[in-house]
Amino acid sequence: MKYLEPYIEQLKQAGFKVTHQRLVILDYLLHSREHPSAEMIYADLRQRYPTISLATVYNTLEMLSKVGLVVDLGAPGERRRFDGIVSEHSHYFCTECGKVKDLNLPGAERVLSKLVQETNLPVTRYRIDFFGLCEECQQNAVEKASSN
Amino acid sequence: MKYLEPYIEQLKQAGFKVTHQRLVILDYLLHSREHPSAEMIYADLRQRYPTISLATVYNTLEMLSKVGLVVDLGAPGERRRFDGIVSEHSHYFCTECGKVKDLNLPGAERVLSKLVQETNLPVTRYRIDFFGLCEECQQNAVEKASSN
DNA sequence: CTTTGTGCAAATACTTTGCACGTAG
DNA sequence: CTACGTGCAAAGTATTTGCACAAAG
Repeated sequence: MKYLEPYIEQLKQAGFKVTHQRLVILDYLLHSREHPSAEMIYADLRQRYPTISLATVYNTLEMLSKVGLVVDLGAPGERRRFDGIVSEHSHYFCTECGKVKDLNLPGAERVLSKLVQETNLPVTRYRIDFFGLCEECQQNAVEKASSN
Repeated sequence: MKYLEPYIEQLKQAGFKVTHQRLVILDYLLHSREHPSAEMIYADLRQRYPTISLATVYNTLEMLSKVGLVVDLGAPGERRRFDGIVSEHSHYFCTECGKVKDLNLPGAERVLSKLVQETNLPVTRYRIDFFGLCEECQQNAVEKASSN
């Protein structure tokens, strides 16, 4: 896990201790494209590290969010979900099954930085989210409609 | 509450019954700029309608969100909060105290509709959110820093 | 060493559900 | 009248906390 070096640096800078658990959770998020919830992370990690506790997962996610190493997606009507990729990208939330998809919209960054200026507020982070049905749920909806 | 007519129509169209409670909750949200949580709505309404139940508030919010008459803001790390103003606008979330501020960014609408097209997905709704400190919390932070 | 983090269990907070009664259509 | 909504209490989930022990710096 050599690649974690820069993250470790950031943790230290922010005054937090670097623990095994924290690195494992961070590593998990950096490799997952599921935008998992705390419970999902816990369920997976427990298999490799049977003594890890759910409370630690929650605490760590809270801490990592504060430092900015992960992002709390705040999906409407859902439990909290997290993303370890903090570089510029948007999300598409399926309003049916709750799946979350990453979107790269090249134009967005430039546009948003202009909008940020308009706000005249100390913006530290922003997000663009889209909502609708994912392909699968759209398919199901069509089938359901035609069977009526 | 004559002004509720169009909303009542929409409820009927969607196949829902128009009850006193639903109208009261909708009216509350349409007049609040607090982006309240279910609990906040309940606490306030209970004073005027002592027999209303929290379950009804939750059920109604769920229903109104589905119909699109209110929006579930999905603030990260927070309980669910709702907005009765569904016309085009963005939000600024204070990462310290959780306050939510409305933002009107004239350029945003045009820009977003272009981005929506890029996604090639059936987008039914989107949002642009900003995060940072509200004026008050920013002030507090400055004072705290200077007292060290 | 000293401070912060962890694991566990227990507590709290948030949201949904089952059921008997009420009311809109 | 009939289906759907409401209120209440109870059950489920989700998340946080207190405390004794462990590990990081």
